[in-house]
Amino acid sequence: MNLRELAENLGLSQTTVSRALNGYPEVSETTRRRVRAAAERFNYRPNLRARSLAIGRAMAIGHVIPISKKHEMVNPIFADFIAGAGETYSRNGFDMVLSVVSDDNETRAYRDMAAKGSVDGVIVHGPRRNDSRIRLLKELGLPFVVHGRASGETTCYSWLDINNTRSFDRATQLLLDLGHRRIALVNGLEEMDFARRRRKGFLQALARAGFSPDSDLMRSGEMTEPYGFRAGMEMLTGSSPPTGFVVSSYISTLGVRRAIETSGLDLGRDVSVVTHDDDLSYLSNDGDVPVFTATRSSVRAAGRRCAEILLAQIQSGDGVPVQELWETELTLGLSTGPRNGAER
Amino acid sequence: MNLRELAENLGLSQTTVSRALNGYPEVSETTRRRVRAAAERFNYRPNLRARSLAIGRAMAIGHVIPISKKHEMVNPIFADFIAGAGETYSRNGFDMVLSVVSDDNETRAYRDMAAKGSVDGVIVHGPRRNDSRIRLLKELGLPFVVHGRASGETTCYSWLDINNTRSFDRATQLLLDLGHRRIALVNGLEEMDFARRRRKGFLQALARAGFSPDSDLMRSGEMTEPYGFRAGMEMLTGSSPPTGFVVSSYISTLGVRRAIETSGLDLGRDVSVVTHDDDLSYLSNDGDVPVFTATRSSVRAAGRRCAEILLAQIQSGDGVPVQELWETELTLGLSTGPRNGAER
DNA sequence: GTGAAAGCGCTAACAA
DNA sequence: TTGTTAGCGCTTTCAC
Repeated sequence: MNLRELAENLGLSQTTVSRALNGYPEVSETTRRRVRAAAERFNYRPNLRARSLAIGRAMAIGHVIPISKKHEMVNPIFADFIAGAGETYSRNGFDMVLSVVSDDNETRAYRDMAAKGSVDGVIVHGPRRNDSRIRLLKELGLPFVVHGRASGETTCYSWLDINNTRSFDRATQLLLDLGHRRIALVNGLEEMDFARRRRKGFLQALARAGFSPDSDLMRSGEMTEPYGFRAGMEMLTGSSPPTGFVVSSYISTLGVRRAIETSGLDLGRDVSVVTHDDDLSYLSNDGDVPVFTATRSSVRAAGRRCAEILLAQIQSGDGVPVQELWETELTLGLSTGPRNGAER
Repeated sequence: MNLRELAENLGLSQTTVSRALNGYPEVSETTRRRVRAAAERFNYRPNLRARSLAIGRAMAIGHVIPISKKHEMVNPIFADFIAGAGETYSRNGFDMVLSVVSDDNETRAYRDMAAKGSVDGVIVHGPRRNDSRIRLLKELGLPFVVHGRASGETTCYSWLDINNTRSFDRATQLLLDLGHRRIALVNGLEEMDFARRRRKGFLQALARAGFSPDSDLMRSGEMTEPYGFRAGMEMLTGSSPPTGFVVSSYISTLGVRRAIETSGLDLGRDVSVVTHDDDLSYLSNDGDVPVFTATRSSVRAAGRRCAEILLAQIQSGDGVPVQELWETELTLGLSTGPRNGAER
């Protein structure tokens, strides 16, 4: 069933039917009702491609997921972010098109999207410190919102980020307050912008407390369980084992916890672990993390909000960037209870 | 740059340019070369929406991801599957459109896709035993391929599945061969088709060995780490603790492992764990799982293959279903070494 | 081997 | 308030 058929069926012109369905004011209420009823009855849906060709907008947003050889993991965060963004899109009649590309031709993916006109804008995921994508998208004139930030990029653009620095500062401070003196950082890959900020927060809390950082107690890598385990084991069996861990992802947290248990240490008595809530939230919705639902939905909320920002930008046409820094609640880590003295 | 502009620039008609670019034979080689060069130079890409409107195909495939309230987790498998499918799509000039919907209006999502004409076909994820989606899609006439199967559905349709029954039979047999007598199953949600098949394989191996199943040693639930932990703890502290575990997902395997360690048991000496390779593969690419790359890529390969099947179906127009059952290698679990005797 | 013209299904300027 | 008409950018008959 297309518009022409529907219009013929009603004895109206396509225009009127179109206007009635799209909520234009100049249609009489009786007509509108008739049209709506018929559309419903015939299960009519406007052909999106035709519509977007006519209005010059794709009614779709692109998400480019780079997959590199050495960095194969797809961040689990991504799934929830997508879920949130998807809600916003479908509420606004937009489609989400996903483009999974190996990162060596990510540039081409953006160029293609822009040239093919298959999307009206894109969300940029996992920004690096210096991220060439931002300049590229500006050059292409394709509206975009970055989930996270690229510190190295000085120009102005829309982003939504959580306050990584502050939350890791607070996480570290929490351990310091509990009397910990040797605190380890198990971080993500350093080239990622968020990892750098988290490290900064970690270091600034240490500095404030008058401690100098120990490079033996700082690791960065791809956030897997075995990475957390390995990092944990290396540090716990090293010359000056930490009593507290600040960990950057839920999945490496699992590894760190295993390292602690394997070392015969007691989590919560001998060693404490704090992790980022947005990551921790993935652990479960039962038992481990009382605030699971709230934190879990925060990633989804970020997806929703990024999508909103982007759609608003597209619809208004103005290029005024929106930048939002979200504070996160520091929820408990696996254990934050006081440990037995400052040294072990 | 659109077709008209490009044609004007070349002093040719749109028709000729279009034909040259799309490889029609009636264009002279010289013209074709000229056109190709110009297209390259101007970075011309045909507008996908216009093209698909003209040819009557959307040049896009839909993936509907249902998210329910109680079942919030997005399967990590999904990300890799998507990555594989994405490769195939982009090679063939197709887009991937993702639709994340709460499962109570999943039906509507499919109906919309069909009516809006935004996709030429869909991939169905996570089939339940009786999955209404299959009948719906047939009714809508929208081509589809199911990743997995719906045992309750008797009609014929395309699917690609791994041999869940056989692989869990083998996993169980492996433990039996090692002398285990009390073997536990930590399975996914029973309503999922794969979980039922895995249980079947587990039970059939036990039966073959002359053991009757112990319902205390069988759990099913959403596959999280805490679920694995809880299930593991309950069984290990129960009246007749298992010496071997067959686990359905990598993430709950982590929980089971933690339960074992927490119980003061030695993994590989006191207790053995076998898990499914397609899941295990997510653990890491270093250390834990020597065959990581091969198994990891098998999910991706499944995505690629599902996409191929669907595209072939769409392009040929025939409705001949393709059904593929993939055998999987049973790679090591966390430990499969012989344990000390049959009973503990 | 090339081009003119119609049409895919919709929206939007202009008329009535 | 409704209808007529042109056109979005492409493909595809049909004619040359």
